[in-house]
Amino acid sequence: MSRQPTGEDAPSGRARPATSADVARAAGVSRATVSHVLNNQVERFSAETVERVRDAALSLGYVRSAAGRALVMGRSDFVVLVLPYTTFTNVQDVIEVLSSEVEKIGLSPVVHFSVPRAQTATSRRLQHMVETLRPAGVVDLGGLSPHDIAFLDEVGCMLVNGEGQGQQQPDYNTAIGDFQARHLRARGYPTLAYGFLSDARDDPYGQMRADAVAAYCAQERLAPPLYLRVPLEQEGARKVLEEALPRTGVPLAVACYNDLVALALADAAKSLGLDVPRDLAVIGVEYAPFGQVITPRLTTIAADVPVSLSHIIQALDEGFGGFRASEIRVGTAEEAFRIVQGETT
Amino acid sequence: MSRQPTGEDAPSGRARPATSADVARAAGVSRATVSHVLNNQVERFSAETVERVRDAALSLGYVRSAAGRALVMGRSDFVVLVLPYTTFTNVQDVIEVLSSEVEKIGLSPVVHFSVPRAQTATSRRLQHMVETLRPAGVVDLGGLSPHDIAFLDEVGCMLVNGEGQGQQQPDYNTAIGDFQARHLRARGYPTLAYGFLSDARDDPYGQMRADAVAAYCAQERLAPPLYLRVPLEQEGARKVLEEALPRTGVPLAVACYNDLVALALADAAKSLGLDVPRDLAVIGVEYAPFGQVITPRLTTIAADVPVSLSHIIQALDEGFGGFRASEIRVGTAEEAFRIVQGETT
DNA sequence: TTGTATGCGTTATCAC
DNA sequence: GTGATAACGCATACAA
Repeated sequence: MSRQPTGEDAPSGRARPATSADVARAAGVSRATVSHVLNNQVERFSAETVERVRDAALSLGYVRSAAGRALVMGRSDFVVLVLPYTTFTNVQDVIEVLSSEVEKIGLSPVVHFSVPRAQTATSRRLQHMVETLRPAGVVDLGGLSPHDIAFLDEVGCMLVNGEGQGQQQPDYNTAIGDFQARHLRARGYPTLAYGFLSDARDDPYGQMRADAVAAYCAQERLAPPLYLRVPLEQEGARKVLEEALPRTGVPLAVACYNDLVALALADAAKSLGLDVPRDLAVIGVEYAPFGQVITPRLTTIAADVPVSLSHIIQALDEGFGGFRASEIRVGTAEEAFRIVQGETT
Repeated sequence: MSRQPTGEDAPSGRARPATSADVARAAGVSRATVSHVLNNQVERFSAETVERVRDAALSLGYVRSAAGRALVMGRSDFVVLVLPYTTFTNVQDVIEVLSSEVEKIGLSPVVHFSVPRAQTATSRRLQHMVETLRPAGVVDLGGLSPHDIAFLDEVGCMLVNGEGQGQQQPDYNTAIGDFQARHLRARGYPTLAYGFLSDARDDPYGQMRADAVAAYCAQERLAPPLYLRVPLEQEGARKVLEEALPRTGVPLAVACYNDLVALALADAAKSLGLDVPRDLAVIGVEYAPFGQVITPRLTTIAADVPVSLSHIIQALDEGFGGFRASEIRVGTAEEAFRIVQGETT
């Protein structure tokens, strides 16, 4: 009886947060009852009791202690969202969408960024996070190394990555490369190339997309695409293009890893006296704002964030109860991505 | 005695994590001793005991349970980093630097993004996070509303925002505006303007920087800067510029909120037949990659991430022990930012 | 220098 | 239908 819950009626601070015991007292029931009611196991209680408990909880501003709960459950209600370093403009939208999904299943999202430049440090950090937070699950958006994944398995932490059970997961990266190649071909370009970031550490998806472009070329009996490794500075980009052109001739059409690569190549082309899109065509991925405020405007691929995440959302739901299984449909690549026609193709 | 710590010697998974009791048993001491040693209260123990405990902990892979610890301490070892929606390219660097600082004080960083488009949802999420995680502190990088801040105070959660105690905090936004204005003046432009994002929700710092530009103009007895609200699409940007020019004449020099605004204006100028930088000069802020792979290359302001965060790092240290106070120096604006001379001024 | 006892807030089990 | 009680893993005041 040493500390009152709402004791010194609030000089605007420091009040000890209400506990389930406080709620129990206020509602005139036991702590066990409070626990049951607040976990929605209401079937066996009188409607009146349920309401009294809920009212009391509400008016006391009671919030279940994650600590107490985690202690007794063995794991917390948190879900870690692991994001790759890749700096796509809409990371925040991705986070937003996934966060709200996590909340729908009654869990709490927590964000974690991978830092490929310091792989071991990142792994250590994630490891520490998992060990101390003991999250209900980890959602992988591409930042996890095989080592990390093995670790999660070892400690028995659930991994959600959209490669879940049944449903073949849509391979969006392949779809993206394929879309780019098809678009360039449809615009009449006979010779394709793929533009990587020169720094592979920043380019987690590039190879898959390039493979898709290569596959398309093979299928269409076109020459296999030349691979360009484009540095993000003018002179380097120009040099790469300068060396490529004699081997491909013009017009050359480049499917680029992202809008930045596309921009660098377009600029390099202009500095070499080439015309875009006549001599060099580029298509990016991202629909970054900068690509839409330049001349020529970038042709690119835009993602519908919620749809492109639907396989993860589905895996998430499957992993935790699957209550919403029926409402969730995994979007096709056609629904998830669309070509934004600019002036560079 | 029902469950062995390393019981069924690892069929590669599911082993119950070691507890302090396991460590105590292995080291032949009591749980209290383990607790003390592992919290670095080693003064009162024999070197041999300390070592035995540490060895045991290490070989068992023991990790303090955040749950148990948080339960008894009243708060967890987590620190929430609250980031504004602003999509500066180097958010991830910022996160990286602050994360490692947080770790140096022995706490664990967790990231939270504000979403101004859904202010109430964001606040609710942060609120929930604070209530359930009961973090040791919250670091505000500009995403918190006054309402959020009041809430933190109410629940007695420590707020770190660099506006801490002594040390006047460097007003970096004012410095940035000032730098831009000085630079433009030094390059010989007589007429200045300020380029906002047209969508103010995405522009948390704009007003402070514009004020700095205005102050500089006043001080230098220049005409007060015209305010441009630049939409991020070509036609809108062109219109804004088109309407501004008759009121300012050429050459006009615009200090921009970020590189994107600068790019949009430069492109608009070209589409109006103006020469950059002769008729229109722009300077951005961010040193975004895209600004360096276009022609003309953007003049901009680059931040030294660690230095520009030094006031927060200091506040962090002050808030939690202050063990490193002597090593930490808050950087001046001159150290934190530098002009990157491109071809647009 | 070390051990004992207690409490933190929650949930599960079982008795009523 | 409801309540008492025993864990969960840790930190700490206090006893030895």
